[in-house]
Amino acid sequence: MARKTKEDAQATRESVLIAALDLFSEKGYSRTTFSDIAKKIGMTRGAVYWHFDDKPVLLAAMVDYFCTLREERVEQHFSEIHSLEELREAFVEHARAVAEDKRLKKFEFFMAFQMEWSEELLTETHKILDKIRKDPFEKLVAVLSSPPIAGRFRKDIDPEKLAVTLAGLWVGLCKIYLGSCPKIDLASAAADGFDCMMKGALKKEATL
Amino acid sequence: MARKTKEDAQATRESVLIAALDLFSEKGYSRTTFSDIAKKIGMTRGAVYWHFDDKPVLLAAMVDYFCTLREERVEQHFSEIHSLEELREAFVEHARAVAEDKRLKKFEFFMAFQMEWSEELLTETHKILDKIRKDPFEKLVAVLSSPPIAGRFRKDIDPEKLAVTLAGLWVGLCKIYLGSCPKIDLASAAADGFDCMMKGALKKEATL
DNA sequence: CTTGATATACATTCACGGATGTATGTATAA
DNA sequence: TTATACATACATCCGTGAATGTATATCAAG
Repeated sequence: MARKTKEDAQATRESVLIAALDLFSEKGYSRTTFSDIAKKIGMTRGAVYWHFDDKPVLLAAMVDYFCTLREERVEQHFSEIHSLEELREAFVEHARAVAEDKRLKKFEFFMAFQMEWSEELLTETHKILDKIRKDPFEKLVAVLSSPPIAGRFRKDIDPEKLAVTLAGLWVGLCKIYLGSCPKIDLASAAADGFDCMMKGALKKEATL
Repeated sequence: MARKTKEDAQATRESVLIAALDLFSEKGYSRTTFSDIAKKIGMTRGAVYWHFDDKPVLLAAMVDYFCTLREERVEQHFSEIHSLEELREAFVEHARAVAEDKRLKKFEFFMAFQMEWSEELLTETHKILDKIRKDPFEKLVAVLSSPPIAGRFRKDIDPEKLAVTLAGLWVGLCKIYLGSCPKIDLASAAADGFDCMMKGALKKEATL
């Protein structure tokens, strides 16, 4: 076998990234080898090495790939939020996405349970990770601080603190769901949690 | 050098477990070797192998060791809860423990970020992990269902759902704190989150 | 209370597989 | 013709685990 077209090469590059996610999420990052990945896509290690210099580089590429995939699938819901109802819908929709999209679920599972985030390894992936953690949080703070939403909260509610609580709820529910102990329905758990929390933050006379 | 007394041997066994936690939480489980651990406590691999047959066995022993340490430090607070105020205090106290006890913090960090929980490895550690996840949750459900506490909730509040929300909040805040992005004070974030959530669950006329 | 046998708590050594990375070969697209 | 997209082959290293060595604590017999 020999040289393919540019499109073919791009396709095998993607198939490597997808196979990497599959194997990483099953066996863990450290225990999957280039040989495993190559076998999975019916090629040899040489092919994988041609596309990615080493494992940290492959990891960074893979995280980047699925992060943009997630942005396309999820982040859009958070871009234009002008009411609490829209925020709630975005929150629940995000939950639905993680629960329904198998690729996304695998990716989240990998990030939560199948990776050892030691310092050295992060050099490649650090910028990406910083971005995907800080950006959504700052967006959330901005949304909760916006007049049409902040105006409905009790006076003693600090938007930043509320954002931490909401982010915590999201991260925790996601982790519990992925670990599946106790077994929960992520979307409805997210909805319940959101409602409960917002009722605690709203003015007494207000309703959700 | 040669044979030590039983007390000495027990001490080195413990020093192995502690060194293991240190190295695991720094470099990750997969990248620390028996040789690393031995070096750290000034011994050879032989010593470590004498106490623990292999790495999965060492892992299980280490998890068990620090789980009981955590139970002694934390779980007691959850054993006798009869009011919402006591539940809140236990919740916040748990947060304080993770934030202040360096060993506990390291252990939680390791469990959250420095371990790949693949199936094979879990055979040794599974029973322990099942226990430390299910037990606290069921306790929480029981507490939230007990008349003196459940009686203060609105009628539409399901104790089990509320328990999921609270557990999610805890797990998420803990993870955000350990990942330190955004940087938060765990104890106060836990208090804020708890209050906000409970205000949403309480009857309108009730106060916390 | 001593003494010898044995189990213990390690240190040292060795053999092995397996993962990595690189060098080289090769057929084809460009 | 040349750069590309792989396959193949090779050298190296590193962690593992077992085998062996060894000095001493422990304990039972005398």
